Amino acid sequence: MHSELSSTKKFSGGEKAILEAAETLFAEKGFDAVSMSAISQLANTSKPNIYHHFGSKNELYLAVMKQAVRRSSELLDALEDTPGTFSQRLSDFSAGQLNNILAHKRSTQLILREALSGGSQRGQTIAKHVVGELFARLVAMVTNGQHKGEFRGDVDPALAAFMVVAANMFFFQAAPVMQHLPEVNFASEASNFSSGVMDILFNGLQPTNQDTEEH
Amino acid sequence: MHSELSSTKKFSGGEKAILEAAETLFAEKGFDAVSMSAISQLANTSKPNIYHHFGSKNELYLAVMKQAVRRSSELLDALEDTPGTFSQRLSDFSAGQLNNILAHKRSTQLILREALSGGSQRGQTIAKHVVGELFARLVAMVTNGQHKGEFRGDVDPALAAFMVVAANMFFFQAAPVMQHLPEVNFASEASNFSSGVMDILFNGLQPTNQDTEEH
DNA sequence: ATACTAACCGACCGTTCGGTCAGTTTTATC
DNA sequence: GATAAAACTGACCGAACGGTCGGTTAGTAT
Repeated sequence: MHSELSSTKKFSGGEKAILEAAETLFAEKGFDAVSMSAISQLANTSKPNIYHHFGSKNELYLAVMKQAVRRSSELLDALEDTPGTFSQRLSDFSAGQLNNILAHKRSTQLILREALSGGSQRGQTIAKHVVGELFARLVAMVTNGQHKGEFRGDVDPALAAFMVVAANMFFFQAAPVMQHLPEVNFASEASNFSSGVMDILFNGLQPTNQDTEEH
Repeated sequence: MHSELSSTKKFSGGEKAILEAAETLFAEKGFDAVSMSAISQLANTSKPNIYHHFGSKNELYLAVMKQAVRRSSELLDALEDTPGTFSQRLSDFSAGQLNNILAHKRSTQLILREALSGGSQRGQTIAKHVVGELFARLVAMVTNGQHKGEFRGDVDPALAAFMVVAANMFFFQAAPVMQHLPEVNFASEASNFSSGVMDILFNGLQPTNQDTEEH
C-alpha cells in the first residue's frame, strides 16, 4: 500500500505555500471575504497547520503584508537614480515603478487595498509607510529638478509627485475598467502609457508657440 | 400623551433608513464584511424586515448601488457645459466633479470599490457605466478643445481625460494617507488641489519655451 | 366592526466562520 | 533504534452568518 499520488509535484504545505495562497486570496477578495479553510485548501494543507505556523488570521494577514511590503521596498531600491536629465530620471523612475506594479500585481493590490481602505487599522500604517516612501522619493526628485532650473519653480513638487503616483496607481486599479471603454487604447501597453503621461506632465496640454502646426 | 421626539430624531425603520444604513456600511467595509444584523441595527429595525423590503443581501446591495449610481449621474448632469475657453470648461468640470465626490463620499466610495475590485461581478457593470459616462464627457471635451486648436493635437485625448479622472479619484482615495505625509499640504483644500492639477496639466512642468529652450 | 394588506418582529434553521484539541506522521539528533 | 521536536491532521466547539417562519402590529378602505 505504498500508493503514491504521482500527480502534480506542487509542494504541499509549508509556510511558503500558505503565504502564497493567502496573498493571492487576500489581494483578490480582501480580508473578510477570505476564510481560513479556503486558504488551507489553496495551500494544499490543513487549517490547523496554518494555525501552527501563524497564530491567527490577523497574524497571517500581517505576515503576508510584511512580505509584500518588503518586496515592494526592494523593488523601489532597485530603481536607483539613473543618469541623465531630471526629466529622464523622473520618467525612468515612473516607468520602472509601473513595471514593478504590473510584475507583482498581488502585492500591489494588497498594499493598495490596505492603504486606501478607510476602515480598519489592520496593516494600514505598514501600507502607508510604503506609499510614503515612494512619494518621498518622487518629491525629492522634483525638488532637485526645480533647484537645477529644469522644472518650473512655481509648482508644488508634492503635487507633481502626486500626479505621477496617481497616474500609475489608478492605471493599475482601473485597467480592467479602462480596457472596455471605447475611447481608450493606451490600456494595453504600459510603456506607451508611461511615456504619454510624462509627455503631458512635462509639456502640458496647451500648444507651444512654435508647435501650432499644419494639417 | 406619548409625544413624538421633535428634535433630531432619525426616523427609524422604512426603506429609506435601511438603504442609508446599508450604503454607509457597505461603503465603509465592503460587501462581505457587513452583516445583515449590523445593517438592521444601524437602520433601527429588524433583520426580517430588511428581507421583507429587499429579497436578499445581494438585492439590497444592488439597490444601494443603483441609488448611488443615480445620484452620481444626476450630479454629472448638473455639471452642464459652462461658457469660456476649453481650458476653463475642463477646469470647471473637473473641479465640480471633485466637489461632487467629496460631497457624497459614501456613494463614491461604493462605486469606486465596486468598479475597481477585480473580483466579483456583483455590480461591476453598473459601476463601470458610471465611470464610462464621466470618462466619455471628458474625452469629448478634450477632443473638442483639440479641434479648436486650444489643445495640442498630438496627445491622446483619452490619456488626458484619464489623468483628470485619476487625479480626482486618487485624491479622494488617498486623502487619508496623503494627509499624514510631511511633504503634502494640498490635501486639505480641494480647490487649491484642483487648480494646481489643472495648471500642471495645461502648462506642464517644464519652464516655458521662451525661458529655456531644448538643446 | 370587518377584512385585507404592508410593515414589522422574536425565535429559529442550516451552514460556515475563526479557532482548538488530541493525536499522528515526518524529520532531525544522538 | 531511541527520542524529541516540528509538521501536520480529522474532529470538534461556540459564535455569527444569511435566511426563514409564524405571528403581531398599524393603516385603510368598506
